[in-house]
Amino acid sequence: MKNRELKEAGLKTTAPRVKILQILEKAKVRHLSAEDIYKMLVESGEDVGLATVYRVLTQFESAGLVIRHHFEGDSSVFELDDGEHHDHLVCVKCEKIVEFVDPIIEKRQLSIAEENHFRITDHSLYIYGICKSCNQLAS
Amino acid sequence: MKNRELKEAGLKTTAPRVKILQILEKAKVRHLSAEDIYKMLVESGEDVGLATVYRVLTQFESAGLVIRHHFEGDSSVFELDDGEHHDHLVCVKCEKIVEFVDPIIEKRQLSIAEENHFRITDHSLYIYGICKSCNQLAS
DNA sequence: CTTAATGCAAACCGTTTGCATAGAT
DNA sequence: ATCTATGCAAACGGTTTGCATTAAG
Repeated sequence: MKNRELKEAGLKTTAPRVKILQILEKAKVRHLSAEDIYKMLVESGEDVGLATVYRVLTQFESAGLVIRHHFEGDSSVFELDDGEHHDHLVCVKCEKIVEFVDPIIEKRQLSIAEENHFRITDHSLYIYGICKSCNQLAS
Repeated sequence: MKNRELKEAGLKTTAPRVKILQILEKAKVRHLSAEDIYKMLVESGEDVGLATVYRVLTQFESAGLVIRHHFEGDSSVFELDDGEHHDHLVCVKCEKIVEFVDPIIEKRQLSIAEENHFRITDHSLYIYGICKSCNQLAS
C-alpha cells in the first residue's frame, strides 16, 4: 500500500500521489522526467495535469521520497530515494545509466568540503563515457 | 590582443566577441552567467544584446575557449577553458565557487569506468554545500 | 464541513531563433 | 561587394503559479 508511505511523509492520500509513487516504484527505468511520468499517467487513462506531476514530485522531494537530478541538458529527472546514495555513470550514446558508490570518493569529498569550510549538502558526480555495447558498434 | 585568440578559433574579430573575451579574462569572479556578462557590458556602456552574449558564448564553447557548467540552480555559468581540468565546490546560498582537483578521486573514476567497461569521455563532479560565511549568518 | 489538492491556463525565466540591419574582410 | 554578426522582439521549453473546483479527513 502506498498510503503508508504517503502518510508517513505527511501527505494526504490522493489519486495522483499514489499513482505517481507507483510509477516510480514499478517503472523499468529508474530515472524519469516529469514529462515521462505525465505521459505514463495519461497512457494509463489517468486524468492528471502536468502541473500536478511537478507539484507532487516537488513534494516528494521535500519529503525525501524522491531525488531530483539536474542532468546536463534540458529537464530534471527523478528517482526514488531508497536511502542508498549513489553516483552515476552515463553512456553518452545510448543513455544507459549505471549507478555506483565508491567509498573512497565519498570520503575524499567530505574531506574536500571540510578543508574549504563548507557544510556539504549534496553532491553530484556524473562520469560520462561509452559503454561496452556502444563501443563495439563501429561509429 | 584578443584578436589572435579569436582568429585561431576561426571567429571574426568583432566588438562583442572581443569585449566578452576580455570580461571572461579579467573578471574577479571566474564563473559568470550570460546575464552577468550582459550586465557588465551594459554597465561599461557597450551596446550589446543578451542574445548576442548567448551566441558568442556558445561559439566560444564550440571553439574550446570556454566551458559551460550546468550548476544546480537555474542558469548556466561559463568559465575560461585554460586546459586545466578541475571540479567544483559550490555554495548553494551565495553561489561562491571553489575549484579543486583531487588525484585520488580522479583515479577512482578511471577505475570505476574500467570496471564497468565504459570508455570514459568526460566527467563532472559538483559538491554542493554552504560556505563558512553563509553558515555563520543564522538562517 | 474545513482545508488541502487538483486541473487548467496563463505566467515565468533562461535561452534560442527569425529577420532586417550593421559591420568585417 | 559579399557574407557573417548583431540587435530586437518574438518564440520556446521546462517549470511554476493563480484561481475556481473537487476531494480528503
